[in-house]
Amino acid sequence: MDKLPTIKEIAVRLNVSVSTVSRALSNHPRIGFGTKERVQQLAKELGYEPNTQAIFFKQKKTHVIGVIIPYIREDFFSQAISGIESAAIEHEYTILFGQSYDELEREIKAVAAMKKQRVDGLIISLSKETNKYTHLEALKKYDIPVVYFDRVPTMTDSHKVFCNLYKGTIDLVGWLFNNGYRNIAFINGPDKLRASKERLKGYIDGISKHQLKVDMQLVETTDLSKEGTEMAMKKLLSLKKLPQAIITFNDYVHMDATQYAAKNNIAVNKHIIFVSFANLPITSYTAFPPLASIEQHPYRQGEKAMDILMTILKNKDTQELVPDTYYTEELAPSLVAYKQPLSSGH
Amino acid sequence: MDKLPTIKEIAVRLNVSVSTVSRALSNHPRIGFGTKERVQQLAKELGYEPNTQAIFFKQKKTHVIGVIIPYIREDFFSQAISGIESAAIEHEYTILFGQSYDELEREIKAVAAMKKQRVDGLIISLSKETNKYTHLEALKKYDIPVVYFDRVPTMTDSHKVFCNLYKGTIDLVGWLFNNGYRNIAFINGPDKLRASKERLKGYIDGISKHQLKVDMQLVETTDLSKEGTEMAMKKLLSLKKLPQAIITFNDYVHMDATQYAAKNNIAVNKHIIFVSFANLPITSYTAFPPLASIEQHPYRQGEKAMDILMTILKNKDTQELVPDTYYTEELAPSLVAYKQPLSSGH
DNA sequence: CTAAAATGGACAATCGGTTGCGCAATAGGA
DNA sequence: TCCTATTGCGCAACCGATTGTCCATTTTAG
Repeated sequence: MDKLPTIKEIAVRLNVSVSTVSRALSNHPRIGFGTKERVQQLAKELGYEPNTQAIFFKQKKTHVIGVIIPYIREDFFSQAISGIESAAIEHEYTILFGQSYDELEREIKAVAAMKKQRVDGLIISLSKETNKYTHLEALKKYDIPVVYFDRVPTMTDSHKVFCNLYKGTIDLVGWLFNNGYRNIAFINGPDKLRASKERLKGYIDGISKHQLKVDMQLVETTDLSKEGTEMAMKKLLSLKKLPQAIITFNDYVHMDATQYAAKNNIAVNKHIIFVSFANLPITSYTAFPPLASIEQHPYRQGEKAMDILMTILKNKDTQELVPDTYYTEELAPSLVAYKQPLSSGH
Repeated sequence: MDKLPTIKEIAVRLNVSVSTVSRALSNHPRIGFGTKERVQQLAKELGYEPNTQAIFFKQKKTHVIGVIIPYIREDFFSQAISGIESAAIEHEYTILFGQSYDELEREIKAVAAMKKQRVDGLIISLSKETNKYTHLEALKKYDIPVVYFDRVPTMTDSHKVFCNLYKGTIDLVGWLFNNGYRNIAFINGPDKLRASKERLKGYIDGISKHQLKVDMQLVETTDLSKEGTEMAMKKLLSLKKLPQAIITFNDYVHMDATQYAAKNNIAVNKHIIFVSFANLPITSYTAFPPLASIEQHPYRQGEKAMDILMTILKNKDTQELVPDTYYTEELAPSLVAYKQPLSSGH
């Protein structure tokens, strides 16, 4: 239970003042060579490490970044956290972690906790329920910058990182088209999610682009629950003309959808083929992996979000009057095809 | 960009001293009723919140707990984190998060970073490579308590939480026996993991318990990589007498093993049935879910680890001479059977 | 009516560093 | 030799709260 050595300890032993020790350790030019030597030598011997708490306290900074995500359990988010973490370590920042469990109320509480802890900044992926932003705008008052990722808000005066799913969806439709599929259905997510809106726009534009007719009967939505997805599938499977391909909102929806299809005697990926978003590594082990998937680069989104936050914080330090610029980073998604689908026989 | 109100701010406005404000806010008996009223009123108006950084700094505490795990991406660990997080929130502690990626070197670095940040305590699940504990024992010097979970060290002078896999494995063997299986193989993990040793002991004792002969040809090990598992499977499938059932080290091994088996024309869960450890929710979506699994309660392990840490920290506060007692919490695993296996026809 | 006790607050030290300012002592220039 | 730089270092304030000690009233008891 050794006491951790402090600057004072060193000062006393060397019979100099604490300020001298402080400056000697930071190589201040006004400190004589001999003194510097002795101080640094003793510091090493004692295994001195500056108390970052004390320093940050004086600097009125915590060097802690809050991160709020819906579910750590989702592979997408755990990868994002990894990205954030690695960028954070690089910048010597620390992560304060919280989950919203996709509930607005929990998100509000988490944000309040972060505020209380006086985080230097916040990175957040919004909950499914989030429809107002007062709890987040409140942070502006306290000068805590917020960077959104993936589940970003609609307002333009915010920093954000996301994957351009509009383009991704067009790619997915194009890939299906090129492989001979025409009657393409789509199970989308909740309407109010930006991600849903983008996908829908991409779907419509993608379909149109290939001179196909957009049939809204082929578009269903799910609240992302198993039941919601099954309802959507039920409707699609009851259409007079069965879809040849189904695009699902993400891999979780994909898994529920394919499981439901299989139960209802559909030859998954033969009779109807399935493609998806997210590209979870786990899907390769599933009974019915998607034949193509749009990779949304969660790790890079996390990294990027942290980079943006670091830039903002640095600008604040240098006292450059931060112009009201808002950083927006739009990552290009990439299509990953797992297997050539049967180009005929469907 | 309002300045956050401080105690001093309130003091100045009310023309009293900061100490009076401090005591008024904490309801100190020596402060007069009128003064208390005025102080608390103004504090509310200004939206005053105590600066926890400052308080913790004075208390020489950070209220931050370090958590180091191999991979956040593994469902087991992300669930554990959730458990830790919820317990942490309850106790008003904050989580500083790091991954070892199952490498000793990274683990050492992460521990050093935690030490530098002066965490109040550390919760860790050891990396696969960890064979020495000097980096962790170093924390004792600085009076930072360490609680291990799941991947716990062999030494007895440590606090730990884990699932009794010895018993779990016996249960699993018993379940197989009761369902008519006799020729039971086992793909174990790396020898040096405590978890492997326990499972092996459980396997041997479980087999013996039912008057079966232990045949070490039926026991293989994997380094947990896909390749390692495939090697193990290859050996098992080349035995003259094919096993009727295979117990795998965890669900990831299970998935690789069943995939390999399927590729080699084994009717998974018919010809050979598979049972496993971990009970990942995702397995229900896989092509070949295990027919039974030992749930290791990651969430509860995390929660429990945090509880133990809180107890230790509380004891330190109350200055009770901490007797050299080491908390060990052994959780009982539970067997989850998904489907009745075919009791004949294999 | 006076001495003692209770009441209500102010002062100042402290946690571990950082940093502006001032003061000697030495060095250099005229 | 005297005056001014320069060098080297100490003093003290500060970040935001907590807390022991002390002082000045007021109240109470004898």
